[in-house]
Amino acid sequence: MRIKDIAKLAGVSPATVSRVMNNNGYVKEDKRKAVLEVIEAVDYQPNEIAKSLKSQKSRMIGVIVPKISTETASRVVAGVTHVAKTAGYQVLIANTNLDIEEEIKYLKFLSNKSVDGIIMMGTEVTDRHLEVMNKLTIPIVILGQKVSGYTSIIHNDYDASYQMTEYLINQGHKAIGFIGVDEKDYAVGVLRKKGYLDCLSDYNLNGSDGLIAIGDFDIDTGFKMMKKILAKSQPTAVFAVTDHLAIGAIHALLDQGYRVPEDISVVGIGDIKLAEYLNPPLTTMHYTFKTSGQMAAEAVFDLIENNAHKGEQLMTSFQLKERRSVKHL
Amino acid sequence: MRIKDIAKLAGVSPATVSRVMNNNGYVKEDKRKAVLEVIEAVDYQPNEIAKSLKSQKSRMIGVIVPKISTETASRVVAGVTHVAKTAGYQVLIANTNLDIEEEIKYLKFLSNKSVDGIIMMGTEVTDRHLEVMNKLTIPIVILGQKVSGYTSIIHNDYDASYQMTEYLINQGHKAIGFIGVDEKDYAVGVLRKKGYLDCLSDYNLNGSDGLIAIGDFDIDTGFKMMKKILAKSQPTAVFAVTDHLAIGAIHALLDQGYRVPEDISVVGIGDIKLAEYLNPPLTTMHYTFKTSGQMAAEAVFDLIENNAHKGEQLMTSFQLKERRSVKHL
DNA sequence: CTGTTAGCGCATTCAA
DNA sequence: TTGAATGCGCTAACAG
Repeated sequence: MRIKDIAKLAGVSPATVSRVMNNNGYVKEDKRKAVLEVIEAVDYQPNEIAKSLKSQKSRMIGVIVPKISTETASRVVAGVTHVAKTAGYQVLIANTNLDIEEEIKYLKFLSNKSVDGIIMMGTEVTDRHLEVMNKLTIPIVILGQKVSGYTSIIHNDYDASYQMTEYLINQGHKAIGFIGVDEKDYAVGVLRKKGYLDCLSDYNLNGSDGLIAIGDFDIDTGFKMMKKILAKSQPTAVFAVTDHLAIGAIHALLDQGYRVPEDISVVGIGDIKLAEYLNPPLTTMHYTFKTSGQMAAEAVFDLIENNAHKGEQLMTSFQLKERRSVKHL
Repeated sequence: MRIKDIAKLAGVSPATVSRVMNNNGYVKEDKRKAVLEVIEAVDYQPNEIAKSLKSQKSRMIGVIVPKISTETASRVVAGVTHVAKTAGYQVLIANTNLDIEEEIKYLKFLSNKSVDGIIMMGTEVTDRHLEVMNKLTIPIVILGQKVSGYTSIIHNDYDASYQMTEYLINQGHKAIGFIGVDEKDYAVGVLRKKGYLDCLSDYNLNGSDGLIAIGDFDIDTGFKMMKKILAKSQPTAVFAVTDHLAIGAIHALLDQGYRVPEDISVVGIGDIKLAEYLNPPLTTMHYTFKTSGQMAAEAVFDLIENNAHKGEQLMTSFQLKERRSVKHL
């Protein structure tokens, strides 16, 4: 059913149908009514693709995520779809499974006007990314990493990490272990580590090598890194940079016969949904991933529709969730 | 950069450029080379929207999910995006937040050729849904519910539930509580309950009213329903129809001073990622949500590209994960 | 106020 | 083997 058919049925021209559908231009009341009736009767739905070709806008945005099945990513996407809906946009998901080539491929592919804007949830942003991003003609916002020159939504990783470390110190801990990730992920790998190190140093504490272990993002890494730390040192608390890592660490501890938090305390960052249902309930920093997604979406729409200033850096808040995985010494 | 520009740069006609891009028709080798060089040089990306308008195919599929931030949904979407990628399709996400009107709206909206096929992750499939689905001209596959006449990917909820109940009975349990959900969700609300009831009956056991509680899908419901059951009866085991419900139940039990599984055993269905890291590690039925998503995607593509027979019912497997939340009596 | 025309970028006739 | 012309469905410009 095309606009032409509706026009014929209503006894008007296609242009008139278009005018009533889009509520612009003058249309006499009786014709408008006639058109509306036909539209109603046949449940006419305009062809969005044709509209896109004409208007050079697709009313779609692309979201590039490293791994959709992750709680973080799905919360972000929930936030994005939420504001996209009220703005009348559709969202296209590109799941890259952390493959940089895939990310770049999608960056290019999505750009040929097949979407009006892009939100990229970044882990690592390389020069290759930048090169492609610089050629993009559509707005892009980066979520999770700070990229100068591009609008970014970032989590306050440094402060969150610093404050978490400080919290542990305030609870009387001095030997604080650290489980981190590779520095290729600047936000998580570098910033969270720096927050920890700086805080330690500010309190004249020592982050010796034996207390620090670096690995991947998964629970199993948390498990292994915890054992590695235990082999070299005797922390009273361990700060894992993600909740999953913390869960792995707790299990390693339990496995070695330690009690948490009685013998060793453990904290994470992120506040996954189940954090409070863990045993012990995990003390962690609550991150507002859904809100980040919303902010990112609002930022792209602002860029798309209002030609907003590109390059703004928005920072989301975090909040300490004190639960029961830390012992006050 | 349009096809016309490339043509000009390469000194050929747009038609020739189109021929080399799509590898069809005859093109003399030197011209082909010239075109390829220009394409390479300017990194030409064809306009997908124009292609779609021309071909009447968008190479996109829509996925309607009740709530993307849910582990189940995000695993399904991971499966869908995975096979979509290899098939060269993009996926459009429509997040309905369990709003039936939204589902219907998207069913209509996505259909106007803006996608080539739809995967709907269903909770409740009403007559209104059916009415709209019947008018659809593009293929649709339902995931999670059985809808006759439509290709559906279903989980074997009845058998999973029956076997879980039987497992509990084999462990010596006779008073088995049940935490379920509303029957509007046929698969989870009706089938899983029926599996439980039928099994009980086959073993001449009694699913008295005091042992059964029905509520929503969230953890808190599990908590409340568990307390409700405890107020009326004294089960030795409780079967919750989802892992989240089971987690809530465990917490209610702990809260009342019971030990799990020493005093009361608890099982769930789904096998969320953290199930094995819970305390106690949760015995549950492993469901293959990512595989379901893959199957659904394969099914739509089959419908789209090979005009496959519509109405097939595919059932996914499940597997008991015996962990430590059940005591052998 | 309304209809006719043209063109968005592409692939596909049809001629040459 | 190639190019010119056409049309996918829509909306904007222009004419009336």
